[in-house]
Parts: sequence; structure tokens; C-alpha cells
Amino acid sequence: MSTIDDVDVLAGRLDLNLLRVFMAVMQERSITLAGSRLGLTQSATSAAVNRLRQQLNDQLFVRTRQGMEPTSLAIALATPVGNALGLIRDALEESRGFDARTTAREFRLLMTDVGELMFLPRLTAWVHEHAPGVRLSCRQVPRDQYGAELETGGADLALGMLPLGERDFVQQRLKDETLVCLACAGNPVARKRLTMDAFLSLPHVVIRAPAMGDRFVVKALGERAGRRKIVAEVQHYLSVPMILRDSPFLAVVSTSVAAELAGPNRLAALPLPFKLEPLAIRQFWHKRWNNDPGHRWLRSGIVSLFGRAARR
DNA sequence: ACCACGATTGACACTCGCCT
DNA sequence: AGGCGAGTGTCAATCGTGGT
Repeated sequence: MSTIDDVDVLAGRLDLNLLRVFMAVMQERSITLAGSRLGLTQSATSAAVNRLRQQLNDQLFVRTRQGMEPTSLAIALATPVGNALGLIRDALEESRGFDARTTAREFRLLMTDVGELMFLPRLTAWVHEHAPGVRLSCRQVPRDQYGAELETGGADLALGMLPLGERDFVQQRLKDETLVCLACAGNPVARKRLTMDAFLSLPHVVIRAPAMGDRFVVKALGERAGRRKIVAEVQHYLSVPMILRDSPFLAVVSTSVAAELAGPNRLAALPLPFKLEPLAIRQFWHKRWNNDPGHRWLRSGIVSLFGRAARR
């Protein structure tokens, strides 16, 4: 149990700016990057980390090949410090009121390249129109790191087909997606209903992106999946329209991705010749953001743009 | 051994609060 | 108002580490 003296000591010595530096280094794993994010030089950031090291009597970050790795104390502090800074920001924002027209806030989003394709064109335009000072900062991290990123404050919100079953997270279903088959508009198969025979006999371009729905196709096809002829496997979507253009190849993508890619690339989106369960697209966040006015503003904007009631 | 990159350290400047 | 010290910033030099 802490005493009055403990509180006095903390109140007298602990500087919130040092905690901001701590969280920035925790998220960037680099003194230099953390400094540039905070508008400080490398040496000022290093000095700030050193002051915190002395105050907490712990190395906090150790230099390794992977960057500045946190010590066990730093890892233990990350979540409560992140929560505390979030509460302070909430309190300040609450007292001032969140004003989308004047805020200069940065929202850090996690999504896959499919997500960027699906969300960013409309979301960026909407943010620019309603909150010209807001910056969206999007990152891709491995699927299993989403929870840690949201928990430590490395990201504010995640979007996509990535359910986080863990405690302390909130998820909101935006809409259901289905998968369709993209083919060159000149492909004879694009002029009639796609049959299972045509689907299995034509060569496929398979996208092996982290959140791609090919695993659902394999599951739905069952033992027939092995009959698919795969001509190419790619990691992301950038090259897919160029590969399909003027080719006999097929690629399975979500309806939203098909809507973005088909028109400009003279491609046709064809219903699949088999049934698939709908795929839920959600937004996820840590529960500490529930009442944050800025966060609520962004979430409701995303719902209005991409929720079930939204119309293009 | 050399090089590149990034963290640390030292010297110095500036600001701010406290005291006289 | 002016002196003083603490805190924190920049700049430049140095150090440590990994890659070639």
C-alpha cells in the first residue's frame, strides 16, 4: 500500500512527458523514431529515457538486434501507463470538447492491404472533409500482434476480418462480405453464369494475404479444392488486376475489393458457383477508448461509411 | 578492417521558478 | 530586477554493434 510520502515523491519527481517518451519508445522500439514522433532529437529522447531509468531504477529498454527491447518492468508498465495517458487525454479532451474541425489528432489504424483497399479511399476523403487536421496513420502487423498493439497504445483501432476474442476488447460488426470471382471482361466466362466446371478448369491466381478468404474457398470446395489449377500465388493485391487483364485467369476476392478493382481494370465480378458463409467485417478497439470523444467520432464515422446501413 | 547506423555522452544554451 | 540552480533542449563527438 502506498503512503503519503510515496505519493509526494512521485508527484515531485515524475514528469508526464517522460511517460510519453516511454510509450513512444515502447511502440517504436527505437529512440530515434520515438524522438522524431515526439518532435525531439535522438539525444533529447535518449536523455529522457535515462532520466526515467534513474527514477524507476530499471534499464527499461535494452539495445538488441531487433531494436530497443523492453525489460520485464517496461512490459509490465506499458499497459497501465498507456491506460493512464489515455485517461488524461480523455479528461483533457472532455474538458475542451472534441472538435473535428479543429483537432490535430492522429489516429493509428491497423488493417491489411485488403483493408486499405476497402476502407482508405472513402475514409481518407471523409476525414479530410470533416476533420482537415486529422492524420490517419495505417500499419500492417502480423495477425497475432493486433491485441498487443491495441493494448499497449501502438494503435487506436483495427479494421477487418480479425476477431479478437480476448477480454478488454470491444468489437463492432460493420457489414458482411461475400466472395466473388474476378475475370477479364473479355474472358468468355464473363458473359455467362460461372459454372463449377469452368471455375475448376480455368487457371487461378491465389492471393495469400493474411486476411484473404482463400481458406474459405478451400473449405467450401472440400476435396474438389485439389482440382483447382493455380497458375500464380501472390502476397498482395497490387499485381492482381494486371495479371488478370487480357488473360484466362480467375481470382477470388471480396465484393468490396472487386468493386474497387473491376471497373478501372476492365474486369468482371462473377458470383461463385458454390455457397459461402458471409464474412463479418468488424472494427476493434481496446475498451479504454469506449468513451473517448475523438475515438467515438471516428468509430461512428466508420459505421456511417461502411456499416450495414451505409450506401455507396 | 572498414563502414553504416543508432544510442550515448559531454558541452553549451535557453527557460523557468525561486530567492533576495 | 537580477542572480542562481534545475531541467531540458541542440549539436557534435564518441561508442557499440552488426554486416560485408
